[in-house]
Amino acid sequence: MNLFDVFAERIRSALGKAVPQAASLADDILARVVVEPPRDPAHGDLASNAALILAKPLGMKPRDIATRLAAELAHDPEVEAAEVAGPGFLNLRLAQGFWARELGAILHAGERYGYGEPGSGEAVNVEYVSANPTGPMHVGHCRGAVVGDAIANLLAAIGEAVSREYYINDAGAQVDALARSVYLRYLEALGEAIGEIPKGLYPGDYLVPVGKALAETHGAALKAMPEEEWLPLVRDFAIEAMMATIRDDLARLNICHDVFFSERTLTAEGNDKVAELIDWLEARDLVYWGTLPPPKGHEQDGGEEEAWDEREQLLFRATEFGDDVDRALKKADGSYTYFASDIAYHYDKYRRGFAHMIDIWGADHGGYVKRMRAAVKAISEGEAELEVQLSQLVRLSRGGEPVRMSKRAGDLVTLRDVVEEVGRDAVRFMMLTRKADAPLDFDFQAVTEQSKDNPVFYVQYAHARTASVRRQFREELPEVPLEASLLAAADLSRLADPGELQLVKILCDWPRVLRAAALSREPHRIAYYLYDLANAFHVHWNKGKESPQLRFIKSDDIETSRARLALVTAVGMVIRAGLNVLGVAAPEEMR
RNA sequence: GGCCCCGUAGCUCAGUGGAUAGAGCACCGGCCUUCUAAGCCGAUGGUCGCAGGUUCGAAUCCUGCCGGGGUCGCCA
Repeated sequence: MNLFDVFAERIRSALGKAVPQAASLADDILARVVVEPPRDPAHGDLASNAALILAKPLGMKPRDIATRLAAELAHDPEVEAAEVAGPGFLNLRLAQGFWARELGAILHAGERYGYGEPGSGEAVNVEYVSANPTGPMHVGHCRGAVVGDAIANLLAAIGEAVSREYYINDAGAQVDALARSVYLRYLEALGEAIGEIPKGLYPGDYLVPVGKALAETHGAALKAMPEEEWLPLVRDFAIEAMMATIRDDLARLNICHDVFFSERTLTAEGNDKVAELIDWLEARDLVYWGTLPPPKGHEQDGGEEEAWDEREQLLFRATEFGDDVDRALKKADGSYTYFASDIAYHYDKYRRGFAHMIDIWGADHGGYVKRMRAAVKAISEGEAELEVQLSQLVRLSRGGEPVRMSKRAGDLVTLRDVVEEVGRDAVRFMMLTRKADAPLDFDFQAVTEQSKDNPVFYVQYAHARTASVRRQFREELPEVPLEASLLAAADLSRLADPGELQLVKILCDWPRVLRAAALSREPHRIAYYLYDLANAFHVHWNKGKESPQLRFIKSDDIETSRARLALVTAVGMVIRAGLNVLGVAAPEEMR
């Protein structure tokens, strides 16, 4: 429990003594009582809204409640002063030594500080990336990949049992197109002139080596076969090759999934899980044959619009679960829609024990959210929940000039290009500096800049500086041990400078920030927190230029130096913890 | 037209029920021959898109509107 929750609890128990009739209050009202760090430091160390929340249910004036609470809390040995302010805020100023004790506790907790008990949470399945296996990953995939990975890290950090999953779309028409494209490259590798790659196929050069490899494995054997024979062979080979590329791309971003789930396994011969699913739905009267109304826009001023074919098809009753229309499960040719397989896939996840699923999709799939959530509700009979996080576009630029991405193959900026140019850390951090549902600007030049204006650098540099201080201690005061647990025993009350106390307070906020970021699935909060912490550290460091007595090492005062080393160590630890959640390295030095 | 997201300082964005709405950049002013390199300190700057509503209290929640983006049958 973090210190804010601890004090919220103390306020609730003080309430019982201060206002006896509060015993009858409902839990959900008491739950709204929170303790937070006040925005204005003049308001003390902690602020609570308790009196404002409880005024109405208790039929009392907020300031009266606050005054009674203040009188009660004044007895708390850790509270130096309790004041009523504004409309009825309760502001607490904590006793001398409180922050020193908190810092000691942080150092004792060590690398686990702020983290939840592993396994204390529920099982969560996070599905992200799931790029089609038809080519290498491009920048468009990048943000969703990083956001998904960071969300998975966040949930794991607060103790949930996270499974990271990738759904391979290896069943549709597009993998047949891939196979045909690779077949052409295969013929090319055998010395045939193939001319231009026909429309509808994949023209990218990245398939050339796949064609060559195919030629090496099979020689000219495939040439003699009819398409229905070579196609499955080539398809498997191509998918395998593309997935190898994609896994490699992901590894460059430090992303590693636990499960790669193949769409094709859902419709394997003799084990058609989609058919089973449809039977299951049918048994519950959740599918029917019917026609859908044409969408708006089609019925208006005809002319250029394509005609609306009214067709009877197999529909899922999505509207019973909150969707706007019922959704098709089979195409005109009788094959399953993507949606049908996707339901079967989520059904499989549910049966594997995940009542909580999170999918990370590109914003262009936003229109798909309602039907999938509806489907998950249906297949779990209301027991499971699907949460969808959409990630918006990234606008690329270089030195302020937009980077154009034409549709022509070869012009695509691949993920690999980006990582090679700017580095994994910069890519990951920058992708997490905005709320996922807002578009993001990514400037190749700006993110590699080594200056204060680049947040990645700024935060990493702060960490490197903590490491640098520790190296200097080893040289100058070798008798001082560097282990966090031993530093906790230093006389931390010697940390009295406002800059030092400010740092301790920010460190105390870490568990709260981590938890809030995890619960709201907003990794960008971690990036902002780290920026603030790094900023406070750099500011304090700079003060040492003007005021040498504030420097961390005072060779004539070992006890104070130890206390400061303890602080620096804790700052480094928390920055590292935050960067770990973002999947960004915490370097010991910047070169 | 339906649905989803966005609208906060000149620019890029934090802030989702609390006190006087914050940061970076840009601009302006000062400092910096340092031993802690990748500068420092400060000032200016806002009708939180608009209008209602809920609330003791709204940038935050609800309704409507305006503006921008995405998406909209059997594609994946």
